[in-house]
Parts: sequence; C-alpha cells; structure tokens
Amino acid sequence: MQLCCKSTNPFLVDLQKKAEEMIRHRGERITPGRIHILAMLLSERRAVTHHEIEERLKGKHRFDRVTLYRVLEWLNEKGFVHRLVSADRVWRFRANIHEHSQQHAHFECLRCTKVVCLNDFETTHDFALPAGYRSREVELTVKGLCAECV
Amino acid sequence: MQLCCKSTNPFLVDLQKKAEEMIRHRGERITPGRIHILAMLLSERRAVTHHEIEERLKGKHRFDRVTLYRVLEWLNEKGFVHRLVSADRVWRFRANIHEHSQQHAHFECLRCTKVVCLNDFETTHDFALPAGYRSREVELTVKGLCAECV
DNA sequence: TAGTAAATGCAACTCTGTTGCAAATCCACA
DNA sequence: TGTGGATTTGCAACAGAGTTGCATTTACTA
Repeated sequence: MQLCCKSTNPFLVDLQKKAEEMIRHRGERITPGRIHILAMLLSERRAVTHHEIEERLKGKHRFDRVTLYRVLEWLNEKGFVHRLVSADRVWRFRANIHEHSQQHAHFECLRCTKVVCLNDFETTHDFALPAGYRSREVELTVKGLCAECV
Repeated sequence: MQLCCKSTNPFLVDLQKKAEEMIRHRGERITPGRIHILAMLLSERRAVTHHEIEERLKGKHRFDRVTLYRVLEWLNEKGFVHRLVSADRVWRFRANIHEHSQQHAHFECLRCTKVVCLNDFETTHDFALPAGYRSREVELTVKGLCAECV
C-alpha cells in the first residue's frame, strides 16, 4: 500500500486496513480506489450515492467519476457491497458487513430521499408467484419520513 | 370525447370508456392523452415502461415523449396509477385497479427485467424503524426468474 | 360560443451512468 | 530489486431517462 493512500484519521486508517485485508483475502488486486471507496462504505451505516462518496472522499483522494462507477461495480460484483435503486433512480451502495442474506430491507425517506438499511427485520411472506416463477431474493422497502423530516 | 380518440377494437373502446369514466368521476379534465394512456394501462397486468406504452399506442395516437411523461405523472399524482423503479432505473407504471393499499408487491425478473405485480400477498413484518421514523407504505420486491427465463 | 385555464408539442437541457482508448499502476516472476 | 504484461485509471465523448421553458392548441365553464 502506498503512503499517499493513508488517511491520518486513526479510525479511517483502521477501516482502510480492514478494506485492504478484505480485498487481499480474496486474492484480488489492491488499488487506491478500491481501498478508499470500500473503507468509506465500511464507515457508513446508510446506503450512499455516488455523489456522497465523492463528497466524503474529497481531500483524501480524487477519483474520476468513471473510476468511482467502475470500482463500485467491481465491489458489487465481488460481493463486498450491494447496491440498490430508490425512487430517485440513483444507485446507492452499502458495504456487506453482515453475511450475505437473501433478504434486504431498506427505509426510504419520501421527503429527503435518504436511504437507511434496516438490518434487524424478520418477515414472513405469503405471496403466490405466477406458475413457473422462481424467487431468488426478497427486498422490502419501507417508505415514510425519517426523524429529521417528520 | 373526440371521434379520433376512439379505437375500433371493442375491448379497447370499453377500456377507453372506463378510463374516461374514472377521470370524469373525479371531476378532472378529459384529454386524449389521459384516456389513451390510462386505457392502455388498464389493459395491462404488468407494470410497463414509458417505451412500452409508446409502442402499444402506435397507430392509435402519437404523443410526444414529454406529454407521455406528464400524463403519467398526473395519473400517478391523482392515484389512477402507481409507479415503481426497478433495477434498470426506469419508471414503470401500473393502473390502480384494486383500491389503493399501503402495500405493494412486485416481481422483477433478474434476466429480462420484466416486472409483474403480485396482487394477492400478505406479509407480516417485524422490523424496527430507527427512533422517530414513520412508515407510510411498504413495498415488497421479489427478485428471481420468470417462467420464460427459468 | 367566446374566454381562459390547462394540456400538448417542440427544442434544448440536466443528470446518471457507459464506452473506447491511451497512459499509469499493480504485482508475479525472473 | 527490476521488469513485462495484464489491470486499472483518467479523459473525452456518448447514451438514455426524464425535465424545463415557452408558444400553440384544446377542454370546459359561463
């Protein structure tokens, strides 16, 4: 890892180490983009947009918009993060801290469009799929108002 | 209603009458766009995209892209249809045939991106929203493979 | 049927995300 | 520790969905 990649904030340094470890552990290539972006996502509890990532990374490292998209796509492909699209038609990304499950739940604020992942939820569904259809994953989206917008 | 609006297909004529009746009943303005587009959506069981609507309307009436968007937004606002965004980040629209409920369920095919509404479903959720958050509606998305793509 | 508020069409725009290609970088192997 | 070659990155240009402003047309009220 190059020196220029390192943040001076000890918390973030840890996350960068963690990100690096995660990627190395899978035998994948280590690059500044992957480390910074994954570390940033590891520090977030919400699902964040491309813009928010760019904003948070300001001052640490400047990446081209395209690089950001490509790294995010790569992280998603490799299962380090997952992405979701909400009512504003913008991709949002979140680190897969918890082991991958078949169920995701998200909260979308109808006013400020913020997206929060709901981790602890259990749902029992009783829906009938049309004949021949096969379910692979289930996503639950709760729409409403967040604490700031109520 | 102008003559030029009328379709020669009796089934579609009925739906156009139904669409007109729905709009008139609410005391809203009757226009060719609203009637054609709502009638088209009433004839569909799936949630359809802007493109699909344009395609289906070919030969009957040609609307500007912008008009289509505006009519769809209006229909959504007034509660005649609902719209949803799936993984391809494209709006899809569906008529609210059933009385409006707080719960929607959709099936998204991971291969062909088709979206089907699941009407008959019941879900009991047990999720904890963060403090101060308020839920307004719940959307369930089942992702998998449709009968053609299995 | 005339007047007016609303709907429509057109052009130009924004915003998110993608593609092609040349330059820079990572890392396995000598 | 260098170095060759595959990967990644940055830049420019593009694509597609949806939006805005404005002039024209249309639906409906009085």
